[in-house]
Amino acid sequence: MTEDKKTSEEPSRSDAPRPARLLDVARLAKVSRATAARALGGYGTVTEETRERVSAAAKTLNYRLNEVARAMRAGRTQAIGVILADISNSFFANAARAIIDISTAHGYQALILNSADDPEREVEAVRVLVDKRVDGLIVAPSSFSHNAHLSEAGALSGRIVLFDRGITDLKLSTVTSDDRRGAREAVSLLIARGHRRIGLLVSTAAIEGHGPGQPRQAVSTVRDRVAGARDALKAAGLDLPPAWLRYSRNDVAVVSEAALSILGSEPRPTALLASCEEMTIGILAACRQLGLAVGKDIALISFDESPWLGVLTPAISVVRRPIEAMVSTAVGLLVRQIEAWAEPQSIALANELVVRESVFDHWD
Amino acid sequence: MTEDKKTSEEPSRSDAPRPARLLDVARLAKVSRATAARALGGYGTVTEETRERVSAAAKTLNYRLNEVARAMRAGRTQAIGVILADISNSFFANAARAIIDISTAHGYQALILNSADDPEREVEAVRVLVDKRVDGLIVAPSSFSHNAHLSEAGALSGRIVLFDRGITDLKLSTVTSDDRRGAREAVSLLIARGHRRIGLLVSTAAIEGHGPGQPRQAVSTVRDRVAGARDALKAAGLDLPPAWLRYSRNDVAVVSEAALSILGSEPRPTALLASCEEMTIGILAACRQLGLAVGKDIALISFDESPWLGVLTPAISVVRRPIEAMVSTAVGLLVRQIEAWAEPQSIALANELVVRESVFDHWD
DNA sequence: CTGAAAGCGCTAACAC
DNA sequence: GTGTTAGCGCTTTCAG
Repeated sequence: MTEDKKTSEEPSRSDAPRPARLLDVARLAKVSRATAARALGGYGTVTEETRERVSAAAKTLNYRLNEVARAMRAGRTQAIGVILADISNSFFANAARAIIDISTAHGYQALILNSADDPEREVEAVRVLVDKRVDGLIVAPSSFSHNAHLSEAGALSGRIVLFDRGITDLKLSTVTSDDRRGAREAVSLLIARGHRRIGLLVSTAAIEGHGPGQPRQAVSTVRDRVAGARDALKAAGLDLPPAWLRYSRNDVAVVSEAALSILGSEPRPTALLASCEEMTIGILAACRQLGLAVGKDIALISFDESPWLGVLTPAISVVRRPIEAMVSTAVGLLVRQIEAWAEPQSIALANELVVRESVFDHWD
Repeated sequence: MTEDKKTSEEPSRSDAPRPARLLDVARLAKVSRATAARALGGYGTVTEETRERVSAAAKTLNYRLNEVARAMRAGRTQAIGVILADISNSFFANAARAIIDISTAHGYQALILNSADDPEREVEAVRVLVDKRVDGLIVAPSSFSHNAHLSEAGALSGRIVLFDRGITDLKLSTVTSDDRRGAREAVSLLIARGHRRIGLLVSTAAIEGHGPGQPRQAVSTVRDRVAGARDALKAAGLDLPPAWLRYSRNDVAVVSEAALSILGSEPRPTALLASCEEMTIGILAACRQLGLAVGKDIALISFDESPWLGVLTPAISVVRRPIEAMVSTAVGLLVRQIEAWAEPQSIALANELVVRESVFDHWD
C-alpha cells in the first residue's frame, strides 16, 4: 500500500483545499489506486465490500474525477469544437443555442468560437480547437474558397462537419438547408400572386457596404438563394435588373441604405425577398422611412423564422429554415464519425414556406 | 539524447497520423525535450542556432502544443464555465454570444451550458464544469434559494461570478442591471403621460402556466422589476389589482394567454410593462387577436432591446439593458479573481429608458 | 480479487 | 546552454 510518496501538506494560497485525487480516496479506503479506479469506474472485478468502502471514502473526500487527466490518458476530450461564421447574425445565434443543448445531450461539450466571417480568424479558431484536442469540428465556413485549413486539419481528418454552408471541392460532411429551392419557391409564389417586379436583398460579409454584383467570396447560401430566385424569375420570363438586387453587409445602417436604394429605384419592385432576419429589419426600416406599407405597397418574404415575425401587422411570410434539425443532423453525423468511423455525407434539409399577410396579390 | 523508448510505428486505424509530440520535435532537432520546450516556449536560455533548429523541426512535423497536457501540468485550463438559466430566452442568447467573443478576447475559452431554469440541471452543470477543471464560473442562477452547490463549489471558491441574477445571502461577485430602477422609471413615465391603469406581464420559470401571485422561487430580476413598478405606482397613489399582474412561464402559448387575460380584464389597463422580449411578443399577439392597437389603445414598454422593436409601427419603447457591458464586466471580474485573487464585488449597471412611439398620452 | 508500475505529453527544478 | 528526471491524475496491462 505504500506506493507513491505522500503529498506535501502545505496549504495552498487559496482558502479552498485542492480537490481530492484518486490516490486520496485509495488511501482512505486502504486500497490501491487501481482498485479504487475499478470500484469507482464500475469495471473490472471488486468485492462488494471494497466497492462500498471506496465509495464511502470518495463521498467523504468529496472526490470528483479529474476530466483533464482522463482526457489526457484517453486521448479523447468529449468535446467538439464549433466555429460559427457570424454569431451576431440571428441564424447563428439560434444555431449556437441548439448546439449547446444538442451536443450536451450527446455527451459532448461544445466549444464555440466565432470567426466573425473573417477567414483569418477562422484559421486561428481551427488551430485553437485542434490544440485543445477536440474530438471533432463543426464549421460554418466564412469563405467559399479560402479553406486549406479545413482539408489539412491534420488529426481531425474525417471528423469535420460543415454547417450551413457547403464547399463543393472538399469531401467533408455537410449539412445545409435547400436554399436554392427555398428561394425558388418563395419567388414563384410572388410571381403566382401577380408580382412582376421582384427585388432581392442579400446579406454577405464578402462585401464592403452594398452593391449589385455578387462578391467572389460569397458563400454557398448566398449563391444558392440568388440562383434560386433567378431560377423562378427565368421560368416566368422575368428580369432581375441590378437596381433591384442588393448584396449588403450585415450591418443595420448599411442594410437600411441598401433597402432604401432598392425601394428608391424607378420603377420600384412590388415585392422583395430578404435573405435573413436582419435584411428584413432593414427593409422595414426603409419602408417606414419612405412611408410604404408592407403587405400593401410591398410584398415581403424573409428567410429565417423568428417569433416576432408572426405577430406583426401584417405578419411577415418566411422561408423557415429547420435550424434545430440542421444542428441535430450535424451533431449526429459528427458523433457518428467520431465514434464509428462513419463516412462523410452531405445532407440538405428542406425548408418550409410559411405564407403570411406580407404577401398579397398584385395584378397590374 | 537517448531518453525514452521509441514509440511504436503501427499506423493508427485512421488515415491521419497521430499528431507530433514535443518528443518528436526534440528528436528531429537532436536536442532534449527540455531544450525543445524552452526553444518553443521562448523562456529559459537557448542558443539562437538551436532555437532555429527546433523551430524548423516543429514546422516540419507540423507540431502543435497539446493543450490538454499543458492544462494537466499547469493545473489551469484557460477555460471558464458558463451556466445560463434559459438560453431559449433572447436575453441569454444575446449574452451567450457576447460571452463567446469577450472571453475569447481575454484568452479564455467559454464552456457554455444551459440549465433551462431547472435547479437540478444547474447543479449537474456545475459538477460537469468543475470536473472539467474550468478556471472559473459564470452562473445565471435558476433559483433564488436553491443554491448550496454554489457556495460549496469546492475548488472554485472565489472564482464564481453571478450573472444577471443576484443571491443576497451568498457573498459572490454579482453583475446585474439595476432593474428595480429600470422598472420604476418605465412606470413613472407611463404615469407622467397620464396612464392610471398599468399592467405587468412578467416572465418566470418558477410557475406553471400563469397567475397573479409571485412564485416563491422567483429570481431577483423578477422580484426587482415588480418591486420597481410598485414603487412608482405607490408614489403616485395608484393600485395594482391582481387582474393586471401576470407572472407567466416563458412559452409562446402561455404568454399569449396571460396577455389576453390581462387585456381581457374590466376595466382594462391602458398601459403595459413587459419583462422581456418574449412577453412583448405575447402582448402583440394578444393585441392582434383583440383588435387593439399598440401605441393607441395600449401603451407598451418592454425590457430588453432588440433590433426589430425599433422598426415596428409603432416602434416599441424599451428599458435597454446593457448586455455587452454586463458580460464584459462579469468576465473581467472573473478573470481578475482568477488571476489576481481579487475580492468578490457586486455591480449593478444602469439601464437606459428608450422612449418610442408605443408610449402615448392618456388623459381621462 | 487486488497491487505495482508504466505512461499519456508536458514543464520545471536541478544537475552538469 | 543543455540534459535528466520527477511528476500532474488517471487508466490499464501484467503479476501475484
